[in-house]
Amino acid sequence: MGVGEMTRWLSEDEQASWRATIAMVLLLPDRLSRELTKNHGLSLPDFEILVKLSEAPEAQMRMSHLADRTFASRSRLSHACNRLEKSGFIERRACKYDGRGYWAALTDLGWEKLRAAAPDHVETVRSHLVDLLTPIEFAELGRIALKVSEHLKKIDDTCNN
Amino acid sequence: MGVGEMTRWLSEDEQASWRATIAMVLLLPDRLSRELTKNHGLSLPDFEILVKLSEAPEAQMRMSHLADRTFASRSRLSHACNRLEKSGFIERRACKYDGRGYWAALTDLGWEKLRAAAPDHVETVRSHLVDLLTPIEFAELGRIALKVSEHLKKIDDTCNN
DNA sequence: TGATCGTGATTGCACTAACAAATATATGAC
DNA sequence: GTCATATATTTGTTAGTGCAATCACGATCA
Repeated sequence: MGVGEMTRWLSEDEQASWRATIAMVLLLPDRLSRELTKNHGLSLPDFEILVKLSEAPEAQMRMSHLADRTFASRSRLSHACNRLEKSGFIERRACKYDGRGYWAALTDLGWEKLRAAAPDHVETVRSHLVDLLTPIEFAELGRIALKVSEHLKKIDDTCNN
Repeated sequence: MGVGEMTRWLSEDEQASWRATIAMVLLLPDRLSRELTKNHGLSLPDFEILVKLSEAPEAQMRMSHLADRTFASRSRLSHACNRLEKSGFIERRACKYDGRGYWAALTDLGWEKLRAAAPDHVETVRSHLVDLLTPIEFAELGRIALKVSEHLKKIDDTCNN
């Protein structure tokens, strides 16, 4: 073990920041998912899928595109869509121009579900995040999170591991 | 539906901040967990358990205390400790003064595992978070995350749902 | 045209997690 | 002491996730 391999440990201040950050990062999605599940029987990933579809032209998206936008692996999305299709919230349509591809499309029932869940979800996001911070702090968080998330997305599709 | 129930939707700026935040919050723990798994066969929750134990007096902690500190439910911690005990990284000791209680204690093997994994993990945290930000930004993130995480912790142990 | 390779998407399996129910012990009222 | 209730922890079941393997099709080039 030469000097070159010495670990750059975190300073005390950095550690404090790190602990707070990881706490937030672990607790927040848990909280959001739990409230969504309790009130509407949807997990956070499920909900994100419905949202992204609703925002797409004709409320449909190719599987891999949808996976990227919901921060899910292909396999995870596939499983999730199986469940959502079984529940009747989405349907799959074969892609005319590429025989390998599929569209995931929001059904009427999916629209209804989304419309029912969205207001509660926004309220949850407000009460557990937005309303805790000043507008400036929230904007600052967004700016910082953008840097980090852009970096992480890039890694995810560069090497796929 | 009266006026009182109107949803306070997010403004466009708020939405942008929110999207960036949730992206970070979903991608970061995934990344950390994956690198830890790939290099050392530990999940992020497993690693957190070992860390918290290593920092405790005599490297042992009561189960519920440990659950709180690792942001895990009681049941999740129990399962995780079953696995870690089977792997030989921790052991359970009955609590003398409270017949219901147990201590989870780090074994020698657990110490070794932790010492092997920690430097890589710090490096991962640096490269996917700390080094992306200026010191001021990182401190700011810590400050903001502290507000949010304190709030979320409070909720978790107030109503346990 | 057909051999090869790349890409879109799914599947099976093994592992991890949530929720609710169960177990065991402690504590307090009477 | 004993009953009821509260606390510490675990277990069982069911649902979600990652990984590697697979399937099906498209693109390229000889």
